[in-house]
Amino acid sequence: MAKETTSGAGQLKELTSRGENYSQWYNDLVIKADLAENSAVRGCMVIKPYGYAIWEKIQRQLDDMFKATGHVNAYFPLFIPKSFFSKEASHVEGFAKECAVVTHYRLKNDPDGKGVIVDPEARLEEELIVRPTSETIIWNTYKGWIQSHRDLPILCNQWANVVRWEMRTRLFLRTAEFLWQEGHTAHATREEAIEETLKMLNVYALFVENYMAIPVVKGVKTPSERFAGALDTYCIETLMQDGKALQAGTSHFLGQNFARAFDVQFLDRDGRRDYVWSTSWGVSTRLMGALIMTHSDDNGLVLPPKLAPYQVVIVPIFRDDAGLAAINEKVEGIVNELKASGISVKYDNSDNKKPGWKFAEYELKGVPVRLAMGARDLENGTIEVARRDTLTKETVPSANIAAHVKNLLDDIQQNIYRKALDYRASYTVSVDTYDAFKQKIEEGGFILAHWDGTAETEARIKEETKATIRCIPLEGDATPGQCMVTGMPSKQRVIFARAY
RNA sequence: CGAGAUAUAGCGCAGUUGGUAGCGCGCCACGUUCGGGACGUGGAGGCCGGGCGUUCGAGUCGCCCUAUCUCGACCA
Repeated sequence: MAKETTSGAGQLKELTSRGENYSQWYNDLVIKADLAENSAVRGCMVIKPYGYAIWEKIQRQLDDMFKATGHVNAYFPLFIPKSFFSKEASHVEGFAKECAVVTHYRLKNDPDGKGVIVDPEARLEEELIVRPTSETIIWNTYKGWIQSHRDLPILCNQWANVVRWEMRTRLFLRTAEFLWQEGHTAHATREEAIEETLKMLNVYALFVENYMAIPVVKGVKTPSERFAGALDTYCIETLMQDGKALQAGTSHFLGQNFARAFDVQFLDRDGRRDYVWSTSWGVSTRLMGALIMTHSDDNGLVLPPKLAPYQVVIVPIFRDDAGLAAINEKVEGIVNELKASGISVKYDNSDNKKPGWKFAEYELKGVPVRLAMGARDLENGTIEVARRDTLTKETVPSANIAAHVKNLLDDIQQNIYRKALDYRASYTVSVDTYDAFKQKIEEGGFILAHWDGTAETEARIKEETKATIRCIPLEGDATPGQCMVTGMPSKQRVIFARAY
């Protein structure tokens, strides 16, 4: 990493040479692009307005897609009584090690006169767990909602924060507290629940590919990678620019596990009692990490037009107030024209930064299209158009600029997806021997290989190479073969990678 | 939770054998500039992470905290 920070340009140079230390590069980018910063609380993150604006766009779009598939929003408590956790054995085992626990409900002045202390008199009879996920509190609630098959299905989603006390955190990718949505559905039949699980997996895949411009692999987790309490965990897996995999979303088929644990039964059409079938699915602010690590380049962030807080920034180039006034007047019309076409635009005519500084700044922030207008353009009836994804510039007539920009935004959206897809293709290989695997895993990327289906082999590979099975892909080549490690039969190739 | 490192202005850093605090960026004012992170002049900004000790004297030496970062362990 370049260390000198003697000028603005020096700061930007720090973002180059990603290969050396990708984590550092990522961290710097998140902070410099004004997305988020570390907070005073260990492991927790402050999402800054620019970063939050992107998250809001993600939220809004996903929420629309949930509504379109028949879901409604609700909200459940932050605190979960400890006893709820002991009701589903594998669930508690999965989360016990990372739970924040509330033991008291009152502070008082320190008798020694130094600040406040926890009032020992105010101990809770039963400790409350800050939710790491909400299955238990929700199923405890659903019990009261469900008596008959006529009460089903329940298709609820909640937008919430959860806390998982991670030892080691990283902005957006793993924080002690994070924002997410969690859908929790209840169904009368196994088939319907499985259908729901896959439906939401597809919603996630569509969103991530079409809006975030990140290609995904849809798959199912191996038993050892399953969500605690699930019968099947489906996922979308993405590949980052440093060759590591990132799980971008999950959809769980929970069977009747939580219904049994919380005794949620219903009377079916034939008057028989049965336990309810359930699913849960979620994506989190981790998607922001995926967005950053998929598209960014040495000049900073690259945002897909569909999620950019502003899709276009306009930079005036002027010498004096009169020059700026003339440009302001012209640009006002352009801003209105763009807005009328549904394009979000920021006009930065501040006079305390020079054009070059603004160019660099908005590139760092990933604004998809930049327009620059100076005296020369005013005279010629032109405007300079620069695109973030290719860093190319052209000068075009300023008349009908909205139509031009609209096409450009579509093009950028597609182009960055294609770029990411090409990148993934170039880092996806098939191997047939364990030796070849060990060699390839060092280069990063997805490795398609045969596996005998046993947890032992999976654990051995993880132990020896730090690679995990990201998923068993749902689509693509399903030819049987022989496990690369043991030579035992394999149903199909699975995807290995080192992961976040 | 282990191992290493760091903590000095808003940010990034320097600070020699202990002698009372400095640079760059940013910020404020004025002027010249303005098509890829401009420059000059002047200015504001500090309990040197916290505590205890050694000393005539501590940013600097010692011990104890605390926080952060990197690497492990753990992990949606």
